[in-house]
Amino acid sequence: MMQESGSEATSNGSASQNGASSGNPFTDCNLREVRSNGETPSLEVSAADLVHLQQHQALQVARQLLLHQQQQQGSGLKSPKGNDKQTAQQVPVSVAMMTPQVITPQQMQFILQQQVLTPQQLQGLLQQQQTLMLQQQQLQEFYKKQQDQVHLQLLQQQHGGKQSKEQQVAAQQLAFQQQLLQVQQLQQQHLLNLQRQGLLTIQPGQAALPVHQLTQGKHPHHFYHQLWKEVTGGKDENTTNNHGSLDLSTGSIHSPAPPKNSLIVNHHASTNGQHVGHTPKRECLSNEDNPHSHPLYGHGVCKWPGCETICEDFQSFLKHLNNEHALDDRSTAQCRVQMQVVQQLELQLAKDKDRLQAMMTHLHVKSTEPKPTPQPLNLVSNATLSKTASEASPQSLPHTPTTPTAPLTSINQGLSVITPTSMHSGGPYRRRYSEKYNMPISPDLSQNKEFYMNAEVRPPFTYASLIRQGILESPEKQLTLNEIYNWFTRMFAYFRRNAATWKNAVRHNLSLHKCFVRVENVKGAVWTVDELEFQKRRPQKISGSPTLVKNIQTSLAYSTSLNAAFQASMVENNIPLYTTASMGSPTLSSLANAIREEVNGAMDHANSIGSDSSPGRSPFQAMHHINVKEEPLDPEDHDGPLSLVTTANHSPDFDHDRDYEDDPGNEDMQ
DNA sequence: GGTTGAATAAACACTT
DNA sequence: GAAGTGTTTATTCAAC
Repeated sequence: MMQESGSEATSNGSASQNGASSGNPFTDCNLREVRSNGETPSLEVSAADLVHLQQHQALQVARQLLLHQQQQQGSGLKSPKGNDKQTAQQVPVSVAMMTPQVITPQQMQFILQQQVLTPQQLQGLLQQQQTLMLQQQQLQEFYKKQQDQVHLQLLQQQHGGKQSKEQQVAAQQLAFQQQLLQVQQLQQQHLLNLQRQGLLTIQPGQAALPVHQLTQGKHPHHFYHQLWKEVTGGKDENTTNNHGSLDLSTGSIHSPAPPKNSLIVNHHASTNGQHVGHTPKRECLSNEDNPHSHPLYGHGVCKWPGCETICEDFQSFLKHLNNEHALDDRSTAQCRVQMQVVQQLELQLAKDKDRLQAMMTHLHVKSTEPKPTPQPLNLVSNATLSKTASEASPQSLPHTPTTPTAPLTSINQGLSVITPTSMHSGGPYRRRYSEKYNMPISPDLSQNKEFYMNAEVRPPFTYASLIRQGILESPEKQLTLNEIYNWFTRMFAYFRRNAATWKNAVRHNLSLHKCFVRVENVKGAVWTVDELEFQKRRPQKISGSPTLVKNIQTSLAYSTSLNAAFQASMVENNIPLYTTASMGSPTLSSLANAIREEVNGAMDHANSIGSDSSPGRSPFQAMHHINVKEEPLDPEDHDGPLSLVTTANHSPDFDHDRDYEDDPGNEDMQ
């Protein structure tokens, strides 16, 4: 399941590039700087650059046509001779042939439906479409004027020979067709580029889509018009043909050059193909309580997709918004694209929700089965699982759910990140995951808190780890026994039954382990954690082999980039990530931080321990996806030496009124 | 096969 | 005396 989502998240070749470099403005800037310096981009040319190149080429053609037209207009009427005639007279060329579509509306919609395009790619396509629509309009203007000229010339040359007239018409037709061919070649080139970039997935049946099909498609302006109708609710009168960026009077074309008008420039690029740009919807949510806020304005920058114009203040932003993003075709199309983006995200969210629901349902059903099947990617060995299954006997734990627990979050799917401590199995297997791999349980608990709270699944941690976690989560880092009980029952649905058993175990662990220190209080006694003792419980040394150190460094780099990507993604997406109100905000960034801390701790330990090469278990088994060899280390040694709390003050923050259901009243204690 | 750690069960003492 | 708390021991199991 996780791999599947991972493959979906990186469904096209550019996604990984986006995931790797995007979100890092410095990287993007560096790339641009390299190109601007004239150095040959050795490896990568971004899709945006290619689209810009295409736009530039298309605009060059259009500009040439316009210049040609102007030159002709300057002399055509007075001296309609020779070469002028080739263009001065126009032939009734099919309108379809004059439709310089890069992508037909059908193709555009097809692309939009493919869900393989990032919003930036969609924007790029849209801009390309816009550019070529401008080009098309210029051609139409050109065609119209040419026909006018033809008409005038026909009037002026009524006495001309019929044969010469036909020759002129033929010559002009040839010239114009050559121009059209040039445009079509650009279109083909653009399509090829799109295919190369993975932006356009042409189905096998469409693979050999001829140009004439492209040009015979629905008129882009019609599509555009429809978009406008959709956005404006049909109020499209007097609004078409309002391409403000095209100044035919001067013959200059306002190139939609980035960054101001570019729909492509977006430093907050996507991660794994997910849209991470500032959507008005989200901004609206985040700024709705600020009177001087605007969904499209933030941090002094216009958040209109692809704009990023710096606005000094809110007033200037409003002015900019009214000027640059007025109600015109471009803005409408951009709005339409944004709608598509939102729709895709919503669709993806719905799919992921359904998937999660199916997974939960599946796991719930399987919890009643006698023998759970091992999970893919389960880090616990199959032998453990089989033991777990067989051990879930009524004698030991009558209601022990044997569900292979896989607390999942949508982000795990969306970003293809395997929650290390999520890959565990429930049930009363003897060696808990946190102990086995010496992993801190906080990331797992944080991320899967709701899961444990609602699913009657045994957390894969030792009692000692859970007790420690409960104590450390408390404000005073100390808990009474009853508060520890409450924490267990509050945090884990599993511990809302068989209270006699697990409470006894809790007490047993508190007394058994030196890491739990009992501190006398005026109100009784509280339990604290001696971190030093806790970490000394299972001294597992890390091998000082160069391979391991290298792998750990790789892991560190990975986790660092992961952290950055996660944080960027979090910031940009503002995804709640199944957060809960009562316990901070378990996020991917926290997970990444936890991973990084793990690796940092491992590195510290590796540096400090050095040459102990005893074989053993590795907490990085949990991070096997980053290719870390299994060698022993103790990643928690980087923790502070001691967190023993001796204060007698105690502020109970837990409710003591919680009833312990199925609590037999410690009948075993009698 | 021995060692170790953890879970479970139980007994017991002590305190409230 | 009941209930809760804390300690200790024993047994079983699994991983190493």
